[in-house]
Amino acid sequence: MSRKALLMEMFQAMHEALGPSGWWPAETSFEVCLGALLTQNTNWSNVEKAIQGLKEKDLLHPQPLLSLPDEILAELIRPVGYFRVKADRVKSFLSFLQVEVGFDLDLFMDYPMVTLRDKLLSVRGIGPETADSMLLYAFHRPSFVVDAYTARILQRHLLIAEDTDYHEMRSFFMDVLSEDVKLYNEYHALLVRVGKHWCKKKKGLCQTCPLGPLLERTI
DNA sequence: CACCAGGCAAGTA
DNA sequence: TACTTGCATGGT
Repeated sequence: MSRKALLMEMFQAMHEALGPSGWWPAETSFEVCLGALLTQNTNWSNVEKAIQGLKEKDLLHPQPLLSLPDEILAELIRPVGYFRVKADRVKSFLSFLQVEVGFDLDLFMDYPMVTLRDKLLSVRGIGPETADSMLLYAFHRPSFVVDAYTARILQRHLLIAEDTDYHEMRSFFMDVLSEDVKLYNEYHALLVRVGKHWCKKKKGLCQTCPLGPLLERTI
């Protein structure tokens, strides 16, 4: 079976088992970007607390956030963990927004995908996964997102080597799948959801994993 | 109690 | 270049 056929069957199996994901859970593209920064190596439920707190204070906008002193911003996002580091990263991103588009995120819609990706990656605190999350879920570009669950699932099923880096994994999907924003959106979301329930770090437990029967490999 | 969560950058040799 | 380490709250 071709890699494309395999990846499409994996998608279908996950989608049939779990249904649509409805990602990214946010009201604005800015909220998506902020969430992408705050959820780095952090449980999403912690991020929800912080976002909700900001929302109640009507601070979920770039300009007001940039005006906040660093310590205040850090306290506001305390629930996400790494709050001092992340406050700094949020500020870096906000400064980038000011300089690049004058806080008007709609202007990014005119940027070529690769151009925008490179600019995002140049911001302190935005690595490949965060950049691709913003591209896909905030700016609706066909940029496949790879995360720890993606790597774990591919590795457990022996589809890639253990030392495969981010770019290689991204290409593993993008080289064969069509540039389809809706497909990439749902595919990544499903991988995360499957990973959370069936592909834990220490134990495999894949007895009932939707991918188990398809890949005939359960570790 | 230990372990993990939708990473990234800086430091070291 | 190739490993380490720091960052930190909240849930299981």
